[in-house]
Amino acid sequence: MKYILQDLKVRINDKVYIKDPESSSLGKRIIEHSILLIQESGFESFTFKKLGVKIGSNESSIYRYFENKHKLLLYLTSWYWGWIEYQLVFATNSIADPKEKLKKTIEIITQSTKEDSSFSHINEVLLNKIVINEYSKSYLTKEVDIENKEGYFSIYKRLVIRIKDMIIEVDNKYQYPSSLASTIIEGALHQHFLKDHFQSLTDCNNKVTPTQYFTDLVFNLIKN
Amino acid sequence: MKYILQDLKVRINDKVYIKDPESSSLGKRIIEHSILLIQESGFESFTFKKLGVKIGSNESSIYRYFENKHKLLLYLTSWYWGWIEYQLVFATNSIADPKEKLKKTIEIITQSTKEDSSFSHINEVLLNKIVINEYSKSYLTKEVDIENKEGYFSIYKRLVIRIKDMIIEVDNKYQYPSSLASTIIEGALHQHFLKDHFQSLTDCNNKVTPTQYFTDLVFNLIKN
DNA sequence: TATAGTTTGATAGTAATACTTTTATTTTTG
DNA sequence: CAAAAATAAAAGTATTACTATCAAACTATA
Repeated sequence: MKYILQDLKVRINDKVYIKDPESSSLGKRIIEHSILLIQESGFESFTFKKLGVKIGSNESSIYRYFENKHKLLLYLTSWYWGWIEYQLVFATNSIADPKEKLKKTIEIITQSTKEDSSFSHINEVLLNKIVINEYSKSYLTKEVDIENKEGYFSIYKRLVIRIKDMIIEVDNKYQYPSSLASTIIEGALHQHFLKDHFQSLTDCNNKVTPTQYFTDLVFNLIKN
Repeated sequence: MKYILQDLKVRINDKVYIKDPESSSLGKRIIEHSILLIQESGFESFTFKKLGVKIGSNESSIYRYFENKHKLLLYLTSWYWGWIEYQLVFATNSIADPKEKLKKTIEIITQSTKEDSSFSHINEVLLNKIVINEYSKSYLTKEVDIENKEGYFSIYKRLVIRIKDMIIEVDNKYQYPSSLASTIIEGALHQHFLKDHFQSLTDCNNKVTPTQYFTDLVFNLIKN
């Protein structure tokens, strides 16, 4: 995986950026350090001014890449879901059995990222944490319908639909495949968050993983 | 329900406010119109200045009730969960059968609020929408652990634990009662959101409700 | 290698946000 | 009715979230 993905570029809707950050070294530094800074101090207190100081660059230069920090968050999270999608397709396209395929998919979707792997300037471990803590904020906005129309969430949506299709492959009688697919993705992020901050509200801990919880859940629902 | 709850006061952790908004008419107007304003333009663009204009009062007066808008959101959402808890306890404590009790509970937790009922200055229908759109933002912060220790989320936590206990009552062999309980609450808000903004990611619509989805889910998981 | 084009940096500026402080006025209550 | 408490008005500060301008550096190609 490490090597296969090395030269792949996650394709992101070009409306989320003004200038493609992959196209220059400044752009890459913006991405690299925005991940570090958002993870460190949270999205609310993250500003382009602070990022500029951190990368020894000017605020105004960052504004040439992204309109605002919300768009940058959309970029980062789209990249994350695109990266997850690659992993998923790679790991499952050789699996013929629909059950096994779905099982592997749940594993990839719900596990926490353990190692920083393929892309030099992107720390996937930290990005995974950012997605857990901040992803909801990217769509819980008044602009969600406009931005959805612009295609800002298309990678995420494609991922949910992939899972839905796999659920149907296993059990085409199950009545709520879309809702179940979206529950797995959103719910996994939520269980990871609870594990870190509200231990009394989850059974997940360092022994039990969200993967086990959701695997059990899904295969008990669609075993028929 | 309308009349029974009329004189009940939802008890909220007194650290979220500086002065109890229930204690004065200005306080009540703050609550009433903050709900209208947040629902209207979203939490991000909501400010105490705008609220002051709307209620014909001064920004500085509002600051005497709440430290900042985050605390106000904590107040509103705590109130909402407290109100849901009352409904739940009222509606279920006469039910002896654990399955029926859980079923009723899922109904109350997952349904969308249809009518503005008991409290004169609080519009529960709009508050329900605010919770769907903004609740996550109240805990997805860098301060979550401190605020959790201060007890800002205790009503919500108590609610999740109530549901967990009911799940155990029905099936004490099920391995993930806490995770399932938290999935129901969070997942229901999420399905309502998807229904309004990402129809392709959910099976819920004007015919199928999140209540049906989660009732099916829960009772297929814990039917043993 | 000269030069035009592009990118970045530095500086300054604006409007809004998120408050705090002070003082005056109004309302409540004992 | 007086004292205390609550509210309003106004002004002030620091930060945010940008935009605009211009100069410097770097790069691409003729």
